[in-house]
Amino acid sequence: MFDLNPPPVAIERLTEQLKALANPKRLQMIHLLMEGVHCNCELGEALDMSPNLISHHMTILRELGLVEMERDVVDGRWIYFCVNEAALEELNRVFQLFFDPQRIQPRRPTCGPQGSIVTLDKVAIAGEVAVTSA
Amino acid sequence: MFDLNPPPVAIERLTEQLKALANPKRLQMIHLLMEGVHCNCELGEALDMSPNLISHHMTILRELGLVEMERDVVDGRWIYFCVNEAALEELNRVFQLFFDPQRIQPRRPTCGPQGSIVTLDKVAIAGEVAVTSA
DNA sequence: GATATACTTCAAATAGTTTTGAACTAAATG
DNA sequence: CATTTAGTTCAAAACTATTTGAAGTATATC
Repeated sequence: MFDLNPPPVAIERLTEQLKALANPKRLQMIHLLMEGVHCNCELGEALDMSPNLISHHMTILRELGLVEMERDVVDGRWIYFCVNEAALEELNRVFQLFFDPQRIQPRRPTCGPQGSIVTLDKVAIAGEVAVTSA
Repeated sequence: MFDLNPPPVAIERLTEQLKALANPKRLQMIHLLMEGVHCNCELGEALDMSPNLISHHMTILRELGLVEMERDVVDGRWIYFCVNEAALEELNRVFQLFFDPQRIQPRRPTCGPQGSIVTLDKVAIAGEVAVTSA
């Protein structure tokens, strides 16, 4: 059997997005950035992580497009991270499209007793089963 | 620095949910189940995977509460999988709570030149502290 | 221009996930 | 009751992600 209705979003892309989010440290980082701009050292202090680890996780979130970074204009050693609002909105849209509870359809399997309904004198197709054995 | 506003959802729980979803095979399975009940063998045929692998991924989704299974009443060898609509709704609610773009706040870092604003004669941005040097 | 600061990149070690193949269980059928 | 069918569980192999520690870059300060 193959799938008649294709998924409403690209599965591979959604997988990459979910993978990038599926980490407690990165979720905490996102939470902090949603409360406003943070630099590497602030994140490190808040989450008790070394600066290279912050860098690593920020790279993953930046590759996703969800986080952006910017050098300080006055002192270029400092780098500030913030969430990209448009990317966050896109993430919500894609997630809701795929996981929309309204997509749930009634269906009867095409194999097993449910699929090959024979040798039973009563059968109902619509949504539910009605079986009265001989 | 510590975090004043706690996250609107439990980070550890959300991580577990996202981890369970962050896999292309499982997303395809969820998609198929949203189109209606499937048995192990249908999923295996549709996704070109061996039955033990289907079992494994279904266990992960069932532990999440997102998928439920049920034995055939007529022939107990057959097992049907379907998505739990309430769990899907809960998932959407939690996701939207955490990733809500409206949570994004304006904020100035507490360290770096942005944090200790001195030597600049113009300051003050929406909702933030203005510090003018001596 | 040497040194310090803020952050990044790299390589290796550790930890976790996914796949594979075989053994197992539960239920039906002859 | 032996065999077949549908699916699960287990253990090891293959793969991927995370953390660690050291080295490297870019920028600023002395």
